[in-house]
Amino acid sequence: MTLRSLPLRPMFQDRLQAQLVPALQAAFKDLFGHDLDAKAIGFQSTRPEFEGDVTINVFPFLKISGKGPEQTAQAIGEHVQANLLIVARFNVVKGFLNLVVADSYWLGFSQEAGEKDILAFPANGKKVMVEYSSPNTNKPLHLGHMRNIFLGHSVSRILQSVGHEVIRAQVINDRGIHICKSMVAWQKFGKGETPESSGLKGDKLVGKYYVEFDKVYKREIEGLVAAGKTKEQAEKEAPILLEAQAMLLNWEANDADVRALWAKMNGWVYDGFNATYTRMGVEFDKLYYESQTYVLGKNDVLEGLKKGVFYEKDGAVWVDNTAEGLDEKVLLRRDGTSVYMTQDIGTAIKRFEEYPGLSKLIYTVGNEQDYHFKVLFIILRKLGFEWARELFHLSYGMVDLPTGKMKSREGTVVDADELIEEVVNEARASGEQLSKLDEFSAEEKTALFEMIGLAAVKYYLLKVDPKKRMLFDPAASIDLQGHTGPFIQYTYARIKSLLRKADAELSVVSSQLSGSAGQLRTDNSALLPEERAIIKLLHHFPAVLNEAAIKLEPSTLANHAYELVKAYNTFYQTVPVLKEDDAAKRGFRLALSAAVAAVTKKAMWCLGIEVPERM
RNA sequence: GGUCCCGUAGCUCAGUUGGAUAGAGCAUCAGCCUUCUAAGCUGACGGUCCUUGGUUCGACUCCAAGCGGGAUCGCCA
Repeated sequence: MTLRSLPLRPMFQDRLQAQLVPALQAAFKDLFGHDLDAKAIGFQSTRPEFEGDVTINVFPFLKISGKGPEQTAQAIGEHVQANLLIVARFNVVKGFLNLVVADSYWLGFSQEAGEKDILAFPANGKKVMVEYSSPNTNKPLHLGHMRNIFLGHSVSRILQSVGHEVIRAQVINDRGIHICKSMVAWQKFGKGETPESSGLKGDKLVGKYYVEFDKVYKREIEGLVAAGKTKEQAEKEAPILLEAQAMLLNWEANDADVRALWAKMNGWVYDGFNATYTRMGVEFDKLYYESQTYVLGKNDVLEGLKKGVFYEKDGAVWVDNTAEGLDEKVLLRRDGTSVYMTQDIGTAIKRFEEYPGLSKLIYTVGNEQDYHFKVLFIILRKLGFEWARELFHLSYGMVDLPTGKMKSREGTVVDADELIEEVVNEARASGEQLSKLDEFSAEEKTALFEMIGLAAVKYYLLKVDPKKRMLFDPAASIDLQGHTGPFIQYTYARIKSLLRKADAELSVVSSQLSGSAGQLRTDNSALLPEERAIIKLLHHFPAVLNEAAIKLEPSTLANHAYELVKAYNTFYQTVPVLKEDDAAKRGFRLALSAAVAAVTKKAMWCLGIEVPERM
């Protein structure tokens, strides 16, 4: 799987580079008679220990200039400074040309950032489907689902932010042997228990019987082994398993009783899932039920067989991917029934039929299925579907616990509802100690702690590169300090408080905000380092959002949001805002604060995280 | 065994297309609230970027081999 087909906005040039590139090209033309390719210029931000904002490394250009690094950098620097007003001065260190961008440029940008949404991208008319969550209906959602759900949800919002129309899709694996196991166990041992009678959430109740099934199954295996069967035989012949298998056959034969039980228990599960989704703040536009799609694909495979894309062996239909470095794979069993792959072929085709303009389909699925999707995409390409190149497996790493891998059989899974409850309680525990929340009503507090707790878990799961396997440390995940979601929320609330106070005390903020940057623009030493740092991070944000959209990496955005609020906190703690006497400076700092708040809110929205007005 | 992914501070993670003295958070230690929200800020401590070769002006980054960890390779889903 490559990102080859992913770039949705291939090159992102920020507004500063848009001015620097032509100036540099002109310099190369004038100085060395060379037409410089824009892509050859490597911009980097200047390291803090040197003066400057943008650094250009001239080593790659020595052949063009025919001079040493210092002379080359010096010559380019002089030319650019002379011809581009926004370059105030420059310095050369070894082969590095450090350009100092004039305050006037930063002030101009700040003004823009205060007045409009710098993260707004125009709609591009492209339609993208993002599939995520995809639970089985036999047990509750757990930590593994949480990484999936938050990742998929965030990616869908990021794509939406850069101008796509996004369809959020959930596949619900509502049929199969797993749900039959829960059904059999409930029938045998449930005594008519319901969510109402037990007080259990529907998904928890059904999950309870799935566990119950497994217990009985294991006991039966032990009994059979004691009676002289081999383990393998016992695993196949345990009566309760045979019952579940029989039930699956009855389900497929449309047996009315089985279907009714199935509908009832799935209904409980959906109520449970929906409660969890609502609390998580995630949503879906389109639901695909496996019970309705599992028959798909068979005809497509048969057609492929006719076309010679597939072949027959031992009565089964195969695909040969050895040329692609993969293996051969069965698509239809000897008895003519489908495998999982067949179904995925069919549903992909169906989705592109349903959404004719669909330009991309993203599957948010764990990396243990890397091979499966590789094969799926190759097959669809072989079947001749143009859109097959627009399929993407958003593959993410497993979530490990400090105790090792999560295993449902060993009861080491972290339940989603319980985890959320825990982290919300933690937010409450630390929040209640702060006197500043005294004026909050009970309802306001509850809403706030909910918001903070969810931010903690979501941010914890999203700040790590999705491709990488990550460790879930329960203690760290409920942390509200440092590199966390609540820290970002706190900074936002801090700014909002400042702005409220400004409004009340000055009552002229809005008129001061716009124009104040303009007033400062004539003074070239107006900007403090703390202000400059914030402005540069704001300036970089659209490129970061774009990158997050191209790479489908919320972590990029999460980390940049953290850097921004960190820089803001430093500013806040060292530079007076309301206490500044100079009205222009005060207005400028307020506008800058407002811009940080707006960008932070948008970035957090892209992560699926809400921010409070006070905390 | 084949294929794929990963290895950066005590722990968890960043690190742009190869660039200057590799950065954060947590933990530990030391400071900062009669002053705009201390869920904050400042500083200290902390590194064989798994190892060895190679490519080059330059490698945490690219290539090869090795070591360590994981995933996957079913007429399962």
